[in-house]
Parts: sequence; structure tokens; C-alpha cells
Amino acid sequence: MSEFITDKKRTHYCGKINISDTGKEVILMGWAHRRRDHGGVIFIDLRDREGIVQVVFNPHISPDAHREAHRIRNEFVLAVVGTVQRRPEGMENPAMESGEIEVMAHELEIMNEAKTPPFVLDDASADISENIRLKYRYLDLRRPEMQKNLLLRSKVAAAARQFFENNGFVEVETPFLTKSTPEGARDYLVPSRLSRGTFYALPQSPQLFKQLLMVSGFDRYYQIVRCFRDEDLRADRQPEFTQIDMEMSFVSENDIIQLTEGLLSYLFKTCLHRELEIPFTRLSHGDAINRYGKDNPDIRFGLELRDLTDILKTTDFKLFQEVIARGGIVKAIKIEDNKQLSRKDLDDLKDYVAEYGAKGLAWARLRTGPDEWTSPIFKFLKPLEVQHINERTAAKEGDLIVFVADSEGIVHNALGNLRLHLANKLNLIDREQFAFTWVTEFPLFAYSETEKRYVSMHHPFTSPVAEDIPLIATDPGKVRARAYDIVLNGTEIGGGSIRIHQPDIQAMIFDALGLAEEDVRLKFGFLLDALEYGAPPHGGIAFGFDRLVMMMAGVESIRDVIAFPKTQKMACLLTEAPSEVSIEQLLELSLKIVT
RNA sequence: GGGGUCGUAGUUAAGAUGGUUAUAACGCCGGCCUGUCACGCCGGAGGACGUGGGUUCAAGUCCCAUCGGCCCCGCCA
Repeated sequence: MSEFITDKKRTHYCGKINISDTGKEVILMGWAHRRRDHGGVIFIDLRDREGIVQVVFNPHISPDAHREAHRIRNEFVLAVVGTVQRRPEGMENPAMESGEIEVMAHELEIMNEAKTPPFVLDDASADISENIRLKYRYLDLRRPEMQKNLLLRSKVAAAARQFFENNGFVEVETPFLTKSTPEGARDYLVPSRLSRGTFYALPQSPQLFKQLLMVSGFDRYYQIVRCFRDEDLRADRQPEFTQIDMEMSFVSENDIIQLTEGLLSYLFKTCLHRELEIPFTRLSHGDAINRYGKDNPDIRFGLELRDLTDILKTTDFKLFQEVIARGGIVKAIKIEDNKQLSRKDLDDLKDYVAEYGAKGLAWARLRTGPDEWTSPIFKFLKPLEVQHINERTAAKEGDLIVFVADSEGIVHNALGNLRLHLANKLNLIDREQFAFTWVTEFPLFAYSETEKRYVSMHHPFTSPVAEDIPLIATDPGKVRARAYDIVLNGTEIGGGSIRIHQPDIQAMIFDALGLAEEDVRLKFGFLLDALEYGAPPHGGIAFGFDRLVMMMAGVESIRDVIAFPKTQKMACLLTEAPSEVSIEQLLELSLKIVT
């Protein structure tokens, strides 16, 4: 070859070539995805981030290129000059986006060779254990599926910025090295070198800063920002994650809710070409718990919880009787399962609810006779009770009713999760659907058994509903918050509130939380001070950006939309972080390892 | 802090009751092949059975510990 192709410019992405390019000479650069050597003609599937195209090396067309093509192995980096041609009659590949055409190569340059990768970079063989994928993340990310996920992530972020800019929002960056505050999640700490024995904390969210920006008069703020929480991981939780954060002045709940609906429909329209139905449904927190057992209900299917406590108030059945006497409740889910669930399945359901603290699970199947059950508890119930339960659950012949009797918290937790479990098992979920719902009217406080005090349900800066303010001192559990969460398919993807802008109310809240005044001064003094200088009424919301993208991409794990995620033990398998540091580094920070 | 599950070739997996040379598929290497597209055909190489200890004449298999991946409970304002 007389000159290096690299001196020329790439003309097309592999995945972007189509029938309209027929006859054009193109210059492609990418990776050898797969090679099919027929002795004579050699086919190379060439891959770049936009897709795959078949390159043909024919000894009669270009003997030099064909000779060189023999050396090509998977993942070699290639530059190819060739002509786009329609494939011969009958040789089209409808499974391939570029399957109508191919590129007849004139020139080939092997720009780099590659070791045989530890796994095939093919979505068809993607069931590679995650530790291998994470160790070779740079290869895993070459897979078309991962490329698609991260490209979508980038698009969603860009569209969000566009939306906010179009609506008069200002992006302001807030510090990562900031102050540790009590309440909330465990902080990541960063030792200060200059001020021995003191620490910065990485932000759990920019909450306080965005409120200060409202005090500063920026009026509309947004940021796509990393947040850090040192808590245990789940499939949808990472120690560092990204929020789409926003805050507005001179607004109330409905302004935020409307703007959010506008944002989400814009994101879904521009990035997924899907129209969302707005406004989204709204559920009060109480209704969400009562009907679905959770404050993040999946409303794509039924199986709602029914309260039977009133029906069973005077029951003779000891087990229910005792639970109700202790202040507990009895709730049920009706399942139109057409006898799909066996006795063994029902035993498994009992084990399932045990994980959530339920001591048992009763069941009943409706038989043909009037109000007749096949059920271990049938003989303990009065005919009228059976009849009322059938009515309350609207159960018909063959339907199954499952009961949990326990304290309110356990019943809701157990049945709320059982509901999801059953819907999956019985295939009741429409996977194509995006079902949004708002959850509103949260309680401001929740009583913490472990801490023996009230804690903020949302955070301590959430405004109470005005008419409930007198209750803060007398009956904190009854105070409603001006808070709202947005839930998509049973996953909380965002939450926010109208904030407190009066210092006296903020002080009342800290008081109700049992925080000592000097401690509050020490931790939040700057916020209380700021509120004294003309803080406007304000409120906002923050979205879990990774979770949102995860739902939009239709993947099960948050790690599949994060380029370099951590494992459940918070390790990075690629860089092997965290790792030990030198004694000199520790000394400089005045740190000593104790254990 | 706790429960569950997994760890065998580069990868994904199979290996009853402990038994002599640890299987397969894909991948890899070599050969043949001009229309394949998960190309095909022929041949071949490749193993600390996660790690450490124990029981036993004998351990991938049984026991104990430990490391790691995943899922979950607690936790995550």
C-alpha cells in the first residue's frame, strides 16, 4: 500500500451506511467484530459505535488487501477503503441494519492488533459473569448493547440540559468538598491536610447549596451532578450516582409537578420517540400504602391490597383475633390465577413473606358452592365473615385469596412485595409500558424505633402544610409535608418538596427532630442565617438520573448504564480501588489506621 | 450486621452415592474452502476445579475457614 489510510479522513460510521450510499467510496475505521474466511473471499464484520457493516475482501478486486486480510483476528483495529455496493440477489441479511449492502474493500490497513479478548464481544453471548465484565470493562463497553445504553444516557442528559435552558434555568456547580451534616445517609469523608483532624464530606445531594442559590436570587437552578452516599448497594443503587437536580423560587407544588411532567415528556419524546400521557396520576401517600403496601407503587397491574380488619373485628379465629387486639391489621390480595399456583407454590409464598417479617401467610381458594373455601382457615371463620371477605375482595370461583395478619408495617411490607412477586410469577406486567405516578401528601416525620425519636421522612428542610404547623409540637406524626415523589413502574425516580423559607419554622422542625440547638447551629447555622436575609419561597425536585436511564434503556441493573460502576462490596474491579496508601500519605493527613 | 445463591479450560456450563486419564459447547491455533453472516468441514492445543486447612487409602465431590460475583433484609433524610 502506497500510503497510510490513516492520513485520510474517515467518511462514514459503519452503522450509518445504507442503500442510499450505493456506489460511494467510503473510508471506515473500526474493530473486526467477526471474520468469515472462505479461502477465497473473506468477510469481515466491521464494528464501530454506530453499528456493523460487512466488508468483503475479494482476491480478484484487490489482491493486496485480500492478502493482508488473512491476518485479521477479532478486535483488530482496521481502516478500510472500499466501495458501497448492493449485495448480490438473495444475499441480503435482514437481521442486520446494513444488511442490504456491503463494502467491497480496495485497501486495508491494520492499525493495531489485539489479543484474543477474554470473552466474545457479542450481545448474543452476553451472559458473561459480571466480575469478568467489570474487570475488562473497556471491552465490555465495546458491546453494542452497552454502547447503546451509554449513548442513550448522553442523549438524555443533553435533552435535559436543553429543556432547562429553554425554560430559563441556570446551571450552577456546587462543591464536592463540603460539610458533613447529620441526618440522612452515611457520609464519605475526605480528610483535610491543612486543618489537622477535620474532614470534608462528599455531598449526598446539593440540597443546601441549591436553597442558598434561591436565596441568592437565581430563581431557577439546575445541575446534573454526582452525589455520594456510603450505604449498602442494590441492583438500583451505587455509592456514587447522578442526579438531575433543580430548584425554583416563587412556586408551589403544582408548578414543580407540571414542569417535571414537561421535562419527562420531553426526554421520552426526544430520546425514545414515545409520547407520555400527562398529567400523571397522583396518589396520596396514604392511598399508596393502603392499596399497594408501598410508597413506590407499581401501577401497571392490579392485585391491590384489601383491608379486612373491620370484617374480622369480632372473629373467633385466634390468630387474627390476637393480631387485631394488639393493634395489628389483616389484609388480603385476591389472585385470579386459574389454579396456576400449587400447594408448593403457596408454601414458597409463605417463605417469601417471611423475609419481610411476616410470621405466616393464610390462603383460601373459592370453591363452587356459595361462599365455600378450600382453605386451612375455613373452619375457623364464621359464614358471614367468609361472605364479607369474598365481597370485599370481589373473589369469584377458582380465585385465590392470600392473607397476612400482623402489625401495619409488616403487613404492608410483606403484601406490597408479595404483590410484585406474584405479578412477575404470573406474568401480569406489561413490559412495554411506562406507568408514572406522583405520590403526594407524605407525612413530614416518621417515628424511628431505632433512634427513639422522630426523623424526617424526606429531609429536615421540607415545608409542612401550613394548617398542620400547630401539630408540629403536639402531634408530629400527623403533620403533612409539602413533598412529592415521582414513581415509574414501581421505582422511585425522583422526589422533592417545597422548602421551608422562614427561619422560625425551620427551627421548630429541628426542635421536633430532637436536635440540640447548639448542634443545629454548628451543622446548619449557615442555612438558618441565610433564611434571615430575605429567602424567597422555593421548592424543587431531584431525579435519580441513572435510574431514569436504566428504565428508559429497559435494563435491570443500574450498572448497565454506568460506564465504570462499583461492585456490591464497593470495589472497582478494573482499577482495584479502594486500595492501601503509603504511610507518607497518611502522615501528611495526620491519619493512623487503627484496626 | 444478616439471609440466599454462585465460583470447574479463555468463556458458558456438565460432573449421583468420594474411586484411578475431569467432559461438552463456544472461543483459540493449524489445514481446506469464492457468498458467508453464530459460515462449513478436518485436525489440535488448552485445567492451581477461587484460596487455605481438615477427614480419608483416595476429595472437583464431604467438613471448617476464608476471598470474590450476584440477589435480598436491615440501611439508603
